[in-house]
Amino acid sequence: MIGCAFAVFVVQIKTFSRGTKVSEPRRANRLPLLGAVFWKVQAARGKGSKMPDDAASAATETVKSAPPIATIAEIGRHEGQSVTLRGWLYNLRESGKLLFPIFRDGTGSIQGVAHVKSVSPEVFDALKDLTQESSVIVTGKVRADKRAPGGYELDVDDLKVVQRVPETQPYPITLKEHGVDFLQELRHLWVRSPRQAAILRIRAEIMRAAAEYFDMNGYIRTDPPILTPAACEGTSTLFPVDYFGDPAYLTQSGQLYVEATALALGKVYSFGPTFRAEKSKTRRHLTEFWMVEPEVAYMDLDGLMELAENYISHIVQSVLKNRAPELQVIGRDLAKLESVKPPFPRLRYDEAVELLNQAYKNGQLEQPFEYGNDFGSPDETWLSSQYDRPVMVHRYPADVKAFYMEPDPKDPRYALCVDVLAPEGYGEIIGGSQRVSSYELLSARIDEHKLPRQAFEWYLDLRRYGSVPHAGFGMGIERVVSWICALDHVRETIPFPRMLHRMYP
RNA sequence: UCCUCAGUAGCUCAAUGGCAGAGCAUUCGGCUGUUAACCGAAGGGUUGUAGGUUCGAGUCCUACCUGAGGAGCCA
Repeated sequence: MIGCAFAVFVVQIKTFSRGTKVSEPRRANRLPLLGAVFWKVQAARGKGSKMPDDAASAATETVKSAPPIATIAEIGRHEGQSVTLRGWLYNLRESGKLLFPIFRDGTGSIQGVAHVKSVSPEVFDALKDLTQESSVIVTGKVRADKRAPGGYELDVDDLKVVQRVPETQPYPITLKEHGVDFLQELRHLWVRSPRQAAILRIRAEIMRAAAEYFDMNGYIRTDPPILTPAACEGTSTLFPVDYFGDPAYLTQSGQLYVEATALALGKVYSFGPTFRAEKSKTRRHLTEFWMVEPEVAYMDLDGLMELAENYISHIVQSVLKNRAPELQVIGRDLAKLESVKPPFPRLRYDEAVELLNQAYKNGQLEQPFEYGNDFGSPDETWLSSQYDRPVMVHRYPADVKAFYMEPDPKDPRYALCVDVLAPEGYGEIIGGSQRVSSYELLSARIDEHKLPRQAFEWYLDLRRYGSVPHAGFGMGIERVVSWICALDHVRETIPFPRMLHRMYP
């Protein structure tokens, strides 16, 4: 079927093999994207490229003896051998008859070296003519070199240009500094930058370790719905959607649902996107973010705090173990992560307030803290910067906390809740609590908060039928990534951030 | 929603109310080890928008638009 070509990634290829007859490289801007010569790029990863039968015979011959496809991250395994790299041109430096193209392939970058006498004139000219971010398939010999940042260089001997970026519309992100607005408009390209790519790799490791901990410890993943029928804490921070004519909302927390599955399965967690229509413009806020929410039947506040410190420690240690090169790329101070091990310091709310008041007296805080309030951002920042690992603040006044939190039996003015504050001023990364288990109390709380009772009947059922003490927390992935990577803003922690007044790209 | 700051070349930024500038990017030339390479040259502008003050406005005034940082709220 001829028309099926659209289903395959088809690009124009120009080959410049030694001895292959080619014309001068033409300006890509004068060529249609799908030009006269086609070649399907569908080579199997690590198994060598498979050329289609209708490819040029000269190219097919090249492939028969083609060096194995390698990734830059594992280039060291091929020292002294010829390999094929598939990637993009990151930068090109030249010095007379010497060319120094830097290639990246998603796993890392490596400098190529090509002397006018060491490659064919066609390859030399094509290389010299390359523009930033042009996609290329390059072959060459791997050579250890002390001058190279990664330890290896590639002596180029052949080059296939998959797509050449036209100089009339050069790649917009240069190696120089750029402004925040400019980079955010180009987020789809910005993710190619070494620093952004490293952050996304660390994010992936954080998410992997976050799920791994629960999977290894007997938790069952039960993801709650993203479309929800009613608000749990007022509608002002919810995104409404039209659900076949009825109002519905994007979830702002799966907590109530994981409480239900916890009473079914014992230990559960959810992991998914969460939406909050808060009109916040700060370095800690996104309107769409990812949250992990464990919920455990028969767990109390002490058990929850123990879980939180073990959990965070596991994630941090996993990143240190599996993403050390990326942490180096972004210049993270490893010592500050290595100290993140249990136990974490624990402070009662009252103790934290005392510390804050002392700090205000010493002039370390500008505003006095008013007892009974929730902590403000400067308060959290100061508190968390006092420790070398996350600090857990527990037993807040019940009045400032959510309706579903269990009061402390020793003093019901306090709630059995805990906030975990990340160090270095990163603030709250976890909020959790023991949940109200009494039907009578929960029912009264729902009325006190003037919540629509009908919408909470199913939630009350959990207290009607075999209610038990249970506890859980929510951890915001982006804030954890922001802290572990020591970023200035959460917008760099997620591939495509959604923020107040920003939906593009 | 409120407070503060910013908007000048593709990008990052200069310019006492008096001729619109630099670096990077792009193009052309040079350089046999460059590390955001370097050296030389060229092209590139409705100074966010609308109005006002002035002999004269990028600069001063008013309104609006866009963005950034923060507050409140939160993970």
